[in-house]
Order: sequence, then structure tokens, then C-alpha cells
Amino acid sequence: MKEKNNNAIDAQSILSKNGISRTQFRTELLNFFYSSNKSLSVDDILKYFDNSINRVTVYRSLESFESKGLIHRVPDYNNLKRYSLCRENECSSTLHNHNHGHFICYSCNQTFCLEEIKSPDITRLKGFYIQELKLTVEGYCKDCYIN
Amino acid sequence: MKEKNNNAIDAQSILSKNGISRTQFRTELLNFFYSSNKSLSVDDILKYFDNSINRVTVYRSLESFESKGLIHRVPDYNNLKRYSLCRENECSSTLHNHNHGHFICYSCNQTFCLEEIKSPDITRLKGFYIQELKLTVEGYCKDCYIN
DNA sequence: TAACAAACGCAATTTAGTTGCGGTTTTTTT
DNA sequence: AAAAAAACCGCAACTAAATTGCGTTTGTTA
Repeated sequence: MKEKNNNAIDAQSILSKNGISRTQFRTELLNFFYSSNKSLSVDDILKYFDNSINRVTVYRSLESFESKGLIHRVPDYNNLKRYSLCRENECSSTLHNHNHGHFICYSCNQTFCLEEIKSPDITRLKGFYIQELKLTVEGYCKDCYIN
Repeated sequence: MKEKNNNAIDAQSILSKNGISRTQFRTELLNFFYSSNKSLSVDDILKYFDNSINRVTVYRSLESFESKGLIHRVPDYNNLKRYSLCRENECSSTLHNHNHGHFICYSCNQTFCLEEIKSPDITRLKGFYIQELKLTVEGYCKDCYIN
């Protein structure tokens, strides 16, 4: 387990507010999401915790966080489960609303949130009941393109 | 195996042109993509061929079609491999270019091509070398929303 | 602090996708 | 048209990701 870090956010109160038990792991996992700018895969999380936590626990925690609107699934090129923090305060247990794009790097597999890229207007789309809109850009990020 | 159907396209010549052997299965698979307006998962394909074809063969055919620019991967809600036809004649073995959206139904898992929905302009996106752009809309299609 | 609910870890299982290889079909070469 | 080369196919075994069941532990509530 990691040391408690000094984040601006209070992970424990966020968990409580959302009806999630504030165990040591879940508190630190939420802090990890807040302190990191990147999306996280299950492996990222396991590595961060030096495999001191069970894989199943990670899956269940992510599931719980997602269902409460704390994190959201982002596309992953290798079809792995990958999540990003919901930073926009627009998400809840009933609806996820992410009106921005994601960039996936073919090389490092990292997913970047493109807050500045807004999705197109799809209000004129008839015959479909829209729940979510995902704009995914794929290619090579700066670091990987150079190398 | 299915009967040869009367499509406007000549699947065999497309295969030949792209250096793919025109076996019965690959011809029919390409026809299946052309005759269907939705994206196809491996299971969709296996079902269509009544499991008369080995799933490894399906994977390898899809791989081959994709590498030659005949089909492209589209996001799938359940993280399955799912492909759509490249209809725009803009794709090759070196570059995939799809400037339209896809709609995935949560209920029936079908994916519809939204040719009329164009992706936003991302030329101003700096620091990323863009290879592909995917716009995915999720929700319920007309049929599933009614029921 | 007792009772209940949520979370955890282990083992086993399911599912999707991959790999190796021998045999077959298709394509190319002569 | 036959031989050689390349591409394709199917089987079996395998890998990796994710899920499930269940008994135990931890957190929350009254």
C-alpha cells in the first residue's frame, strides 16, 4: 500500500458521499486517479500497488466507481478495460456525459482526454435514442512519434 | 456455406486486386460485409456461416481484410473485435480514413453506419500524429427503444 | 458493540483471441 | 498443364482478460 498523499481532494468524503466503503485501497485508488493525468488500466493499477492488491478487487472497485459516476470507461486499443476520472462534474450513477474526445496512442497505448475537442452536433440524428457519444482519435502521441 | 448472392460488387475481383486468395469463404465473407449495413463481430460471422467455418479462419480473414484496407475496426460495447466495411474508397493498406460515425445499440448490440454524421475538424489538434478518427454514438436504436 | 452490509482474496472458470503446424487450396512460374 | 510457391484452412493447445462463487475480513449503522 502507498502512503497517503496530500491531494486537494478528499477521497474519503467522495467515497462516503457515493455510498462506497472507504477502505484503504479504495481511498488510495481514487487518489491515484486524481493525482494522475492519464487513464488507467487494470495493469497500471496493479503495478502502482506493487501487486499487493488482488486483481479481482481492482475489477470490482473500478466497477463500483464507474457505476457511481466517479470514473468512466475510455477506449483502449488493445480492448483492455481502461478508465478515466470524471472531472467535469457532469456524471452520475444514471448518466455519463463526456462531450470530449479521446486520443489513443498506437505505440504506448496511453489514452489522452481531448477536452478541447468537442463532439459534433447530433441532435438531427433521428431514429436513435442517444445515451453516450464517443469521439476517438488514434495515432501516435508526440513522444512516440519522435522515437 | 452460403449460396452466391447477386451483389452489385464483384467480391472476387476485389480480393484479387488486393492480393487475397479468392477462396469460397473469403468471397462470401466480403459479400456478407457488402450486403449488410452494419458492423460485424466474429460471432455475427460465425452465426451467419452456421459455424461451418473455423473461428481461427475468421480471425485471420478479418486480419487480412483489415490490413488491405477493405474493412476497419470499430469500437464495440463489449470490447469484442468488430469490423465495418470501408465504403468510401479512401482506405488502403497504409491508411484508414473514415469520416463518419457509428451508432451502437446497447440492447441488440448492432452497429449502424452514420454516413451523414461527419467527424469534427481536428486539424488544430497539435502534438498528436493522427492516423484514424472514430465517432461512436451509443444508445438504443428505434426497434429496441420501442420494446 | 452487536448486527448487517460491503469489500476482500483465493481458486476455479469462462471467454476472446493467438500460435504452431500439418495438410489443402489457390496462385504463380515455367 | 505441371511444378513450385504462396496463401489459406482446421485442429489442438495455449495465453490473457475478465468473471464467479464462497468463505473471511473490514467498514458502517443502529
